[in-house]
Amino acid sequence: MLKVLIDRYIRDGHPVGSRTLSREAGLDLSPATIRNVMSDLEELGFITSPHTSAGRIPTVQGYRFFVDTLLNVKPLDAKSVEQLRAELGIEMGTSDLLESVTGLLSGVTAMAGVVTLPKHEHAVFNRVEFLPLSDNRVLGILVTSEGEVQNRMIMTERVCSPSELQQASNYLNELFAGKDLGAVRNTLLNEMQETRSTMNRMMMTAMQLADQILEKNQSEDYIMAGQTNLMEFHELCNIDRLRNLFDAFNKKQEILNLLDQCVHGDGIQIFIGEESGYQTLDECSMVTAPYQVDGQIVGVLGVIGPTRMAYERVIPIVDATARLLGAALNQKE
Amino acid sequence: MLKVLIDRYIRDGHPVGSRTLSREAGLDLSPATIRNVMSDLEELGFITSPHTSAGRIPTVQGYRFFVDTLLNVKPLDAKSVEQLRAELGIEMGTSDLLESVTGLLSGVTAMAGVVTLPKHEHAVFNRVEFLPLSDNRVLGILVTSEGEVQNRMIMTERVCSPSELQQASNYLNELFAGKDLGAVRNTLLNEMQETRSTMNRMMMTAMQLADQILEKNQSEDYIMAGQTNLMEFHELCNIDRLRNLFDAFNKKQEILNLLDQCVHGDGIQIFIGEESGYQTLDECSMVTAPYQVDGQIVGVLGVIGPTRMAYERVIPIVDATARLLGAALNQKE
DNA sequence: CATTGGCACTCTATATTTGAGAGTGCCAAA
DNA sequence: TTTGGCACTCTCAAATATAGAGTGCCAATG
Repeated sequence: MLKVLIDRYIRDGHPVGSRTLSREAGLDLSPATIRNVMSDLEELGFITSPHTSAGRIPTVQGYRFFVDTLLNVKPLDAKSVEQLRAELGIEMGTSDLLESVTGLLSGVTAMAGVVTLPKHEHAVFNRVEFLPLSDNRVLGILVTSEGEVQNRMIMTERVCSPSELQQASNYLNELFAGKDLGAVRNTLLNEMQETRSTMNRMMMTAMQLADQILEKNQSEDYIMAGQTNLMEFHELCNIDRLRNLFDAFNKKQEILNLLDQCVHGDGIQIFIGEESGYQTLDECSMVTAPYQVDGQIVGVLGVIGPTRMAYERVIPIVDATARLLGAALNQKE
Repeated sequence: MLKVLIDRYIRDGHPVGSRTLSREAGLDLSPATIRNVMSDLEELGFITSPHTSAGRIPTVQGYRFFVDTLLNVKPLDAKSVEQLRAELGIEMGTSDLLESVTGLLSGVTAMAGVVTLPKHEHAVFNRVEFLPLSDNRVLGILVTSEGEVQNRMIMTERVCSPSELQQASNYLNELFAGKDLGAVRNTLLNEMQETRSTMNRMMMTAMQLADQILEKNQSEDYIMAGQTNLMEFHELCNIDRLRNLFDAFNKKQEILNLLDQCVHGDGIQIFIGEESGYQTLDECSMVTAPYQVDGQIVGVLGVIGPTRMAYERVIPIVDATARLLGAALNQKE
């Protein structure tokens, strides 16, 4: 009964009344009966009426009960999965892949898609290189054993000869090969305080580079697409609300916090309306799934839309997409 | 007279009538006189009335005449420039700097700020490096003499020894040092067709890397901030219009075309309303200024807002910001 | 006892009316 | 050329009606 009501409301967004429901519902019941049941449901807090003489709409608790127990989510059928896979494309860099994933999510669901950058936990020093560019400009490049590259320009006060630079990088490479970047940083820090060696400048840079990689790994970020889709939903079509929402998307902090919670809880995670705890998302729901590389969860992706979203359809899509992304990233390894 | 009218309209966005104007204007004229003048101005196409009994509002031609001849734009006073400079921050990477600039533009003007990525015209090969990561994974790194770095993972079908890799990079470095990247690419292409050398794989990668850098230089892109500011202007507060606008911002193509036109024309460039030629921007104006590094124009920055924007204030800000950005980028050189 | 039809009541959304206010255009006078 | 006067038009906002949807409750029914 609640299911039929919510289904109906999700379909066209109007409060649904007893008459409609009696026609709609598979059960053959008169409007009067339905009125009784609805009044019960209202007492239980699952539905509410916006005003005395409109139909009822689901409350957050209603949706919650709906997705938790009323919904039977079937995994996406093989054909649809294949279609998704095809749309993802195969041969592309990681960042292009992520762009593609958000685009896909937003396109397929007609809502906003979001995906966090995958985080690499164990950054290990592979080597550092100093390349002379012009007289007193040196380019420092640091590579992790995972193939991540970070570079930075260094201005030297005196001209360094290529052999000098070579020497510096050899020294550092020998010293740190295979070590954890955090450790590298600490060692450099110590050494710099003890010896005021001629390599100070180089070492300083190496440390900065290490810092940058470490920071880049820690600092989470996400990619989003299809925000404008949200303008279509008339329950969100309030300039102020939209403005707050889009501001939140730009600031990223709140969304990141939420996504972070989704990494820790496992499997599909759903925030409905005010459950998120952020007022800007009061009228929105978020369906997320973590994605894995090497069996390790490295990020989350999901969909943001109005609370009135087609959960039954969205959940399998998000789930499948997370798997596909994981698979695609694994192939890259 | 037109100036006073436009000034007034810019200030509070309501159509302005003869009575208001007679009070406002420095000239001491009765409403009736003003009515005559206004009717002249209307015939000239500078103003129009939304309906018979509202005041007049400027047309695009009106704004155009206004900014072209009525406006006397004073360069920003030293104190304000200093303030801008301070807010820009000094020590940061190029991309952070650009973020900062858009943020600044949008913050100061309360509209949307935009800046194109600077393009480096002459990418010159500095060196390429192949680093073994694990058995059959090799990281290829290509550096231009401007210090731009591009990297890519290569899967080799057989394990390459470090010395082999060293040899490959030495060969390429010797061959191409100081050459133009386009030339590098062509040479590689030829050589690969002629000799099926053992280095095929490496050379292929080197070429791909060169391609990537070339492509990255060609493909223009921009950074934007403060889009949500535009929601405040009630002349744009129409969901459909906003949606189109934001979609255009995301697609980037149209905006890029416009910005591109601004690079070619020199100095401050202004598109008012439909002048842009894109319907989505019909109600918007864009004020842009190119910025230079080494006396060469490498990009554009600007502000997008409603046609009713405070040109007199915005123009000097955009101008000054372009100079500041240029200066900041020069310092990095 | 669950279900049903009936009925009065409430509330919203929509259309219609109305009046005030702002602004115009035009004309005749200064 | 400038001005005051005056009739006219049009919008905006408030006030008023009206239809429709939906409810709650009650008494009747199987």
